[in-house]
Amino acid sequence: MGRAPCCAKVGLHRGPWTPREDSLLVNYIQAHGEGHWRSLPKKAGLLRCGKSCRLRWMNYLRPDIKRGNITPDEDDLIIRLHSLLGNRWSLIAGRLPGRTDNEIKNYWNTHLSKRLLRNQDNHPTHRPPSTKRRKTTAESTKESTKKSKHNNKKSPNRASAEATERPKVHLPKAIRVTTSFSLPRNDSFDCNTAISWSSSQGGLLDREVAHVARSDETAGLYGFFVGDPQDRGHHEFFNGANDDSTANPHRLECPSEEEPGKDQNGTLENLYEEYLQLLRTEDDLVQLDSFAESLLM
DNA sequence: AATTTTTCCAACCGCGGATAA
DNA sequence: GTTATCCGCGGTTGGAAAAAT
Repeated sequence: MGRAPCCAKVGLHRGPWTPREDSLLVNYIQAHGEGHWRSLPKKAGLLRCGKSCRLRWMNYLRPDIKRGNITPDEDDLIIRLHSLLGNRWSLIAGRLPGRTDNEIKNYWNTHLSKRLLRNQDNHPTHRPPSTKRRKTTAESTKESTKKSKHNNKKSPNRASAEATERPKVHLPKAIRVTTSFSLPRNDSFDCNTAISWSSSQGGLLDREVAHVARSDETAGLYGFFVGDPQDRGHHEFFNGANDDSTANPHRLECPSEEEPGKDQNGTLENLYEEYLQLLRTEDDLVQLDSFAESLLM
């Protein structure tokens, strides 16, 4: 079954975006919101395909994008999350507010993978999940003349170095959470933006999406703590481990243990600490898998 | 100063999953 | 149940900038 191209290629602009195009896109999204990428370019007066618009918005124009260099803390977190999640850049990005999957992917490929390789020569500690989610584009388009042209253009040193340096990871099957409403992807663990998002939805959620936490130490259960901002003593847990959790959330009553959103980095640290705990009892790989899967929710 | 090589990152490509028709 | 389409993801590329020669 062939797949139609996402858009007609003829007559569309490609390559770098101009300030005017950026402005048109931003203005349109500010007025009408995100989504409907296929029809967006026409409505916004852009000669771009919807995918290009989406990418430009997600990676560059969104107002919540953090500019500047990756901080040492972020650097460390990326390494640790990568060791847990592999090349699932969107998931990693979801835990680094303001950073995009593309940015993290680029940062990994240009900085971290090389640094880790150097370190690994001394003491191989970082081992990304050693599985691969799906065949690469390179594999599926082996005969691509474009690719061979590019490889020839690049220095042989770099090409061979990348071939050996880039960690190949296999990833478990991706899980898409179908929701009746959608959270901004970068906000999945970001309390502040989740809260502002909540209010921006015109009261769709009159609760505060407070924080993500683990509710069951043994089952590796994760989800959103949701609570009334006026009632911090009582929060409800929406089970992220349930496939249908958001559309029909499994609700658990849990007392809140800390100020929601008080320390987002602390929450991330906690997640990773729990991962390390599991590693210490590494015999039970199922438990570890469960933990990793739970992060995907 | 000129040329070559390497680095970096924005943007593109193709795929798979979800879902509408 | 089948097909077409949309969306989002991860891998890859192109080219500008920086560094090295």
